Amino acid sequence: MRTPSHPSTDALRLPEVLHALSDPVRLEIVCALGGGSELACGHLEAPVSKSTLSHHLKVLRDAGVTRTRADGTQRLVSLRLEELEARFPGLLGCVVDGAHRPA
Amino acid sequence: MRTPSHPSTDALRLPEVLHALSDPVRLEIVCALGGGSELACGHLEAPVSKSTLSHHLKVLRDAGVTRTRADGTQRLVSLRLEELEARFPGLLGCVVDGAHRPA
DNA sequence: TCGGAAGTTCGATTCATCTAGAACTAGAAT
DNA sequence: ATTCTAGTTCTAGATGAATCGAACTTCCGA
Repeated sequence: MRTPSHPSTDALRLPEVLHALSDPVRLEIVCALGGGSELACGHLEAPVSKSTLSHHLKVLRDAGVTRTRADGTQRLVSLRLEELEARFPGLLGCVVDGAHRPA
Repeated sequence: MRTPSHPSTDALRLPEVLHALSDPVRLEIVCALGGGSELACGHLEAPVSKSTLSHHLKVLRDAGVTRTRADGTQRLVSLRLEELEARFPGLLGCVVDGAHRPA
């Protein structure tokens, strides 16, 4: 198990990023990572099975929203803050803010 | 044919809004409406059939992104700028900017 | 009143997505 | 080595989404 591949900043596509953020489970994950913290998959609270969580993390990674690196048996996940900010300025901040906002 | 119903500002949900924006055809529509202009369905250029376009406009409307009002045989579509700004500040601007940005 | 124009809705198809369980892989620890 | 832990991948089912053509509804104009 090695660190999986990630798309380059130039390869980030807005529809794909928005789609990745449009699922409630994934949005929750992104919020949990919001502060820039690096978390292991297992420390993410999500109401889904292990395999489904892995799937969602792959969607986020493939869209370029998160980065995953191997650390022993764990995978540490974090947001690609700088790249996203460079490519789509302000977007992630708005989304995280909007998710925290009450209905 | 009357003006269809629209969700209230409070009812707007972020995942639904992001999903509405995550389709290339719909993103193009939103960009075309970006300046605040009010356009008839038929004046929107989209590489899809009339019924598919109607479907996409319904998704945008149901998510609260656009407003549609009847005017004779036409439907005039526009963005719900103020409401979206109140509910998810900055979001629409970031998305439209990001869509216009080159890869 | 009879068409035509502008959209919507319906039905069907095809394709993607979410979901979970089972089997698998890799590293750590005993 | 064996076993445990942490995730991934495979397979499969159920659900949702995008697409189109055809039929329908409204309104406007000849």
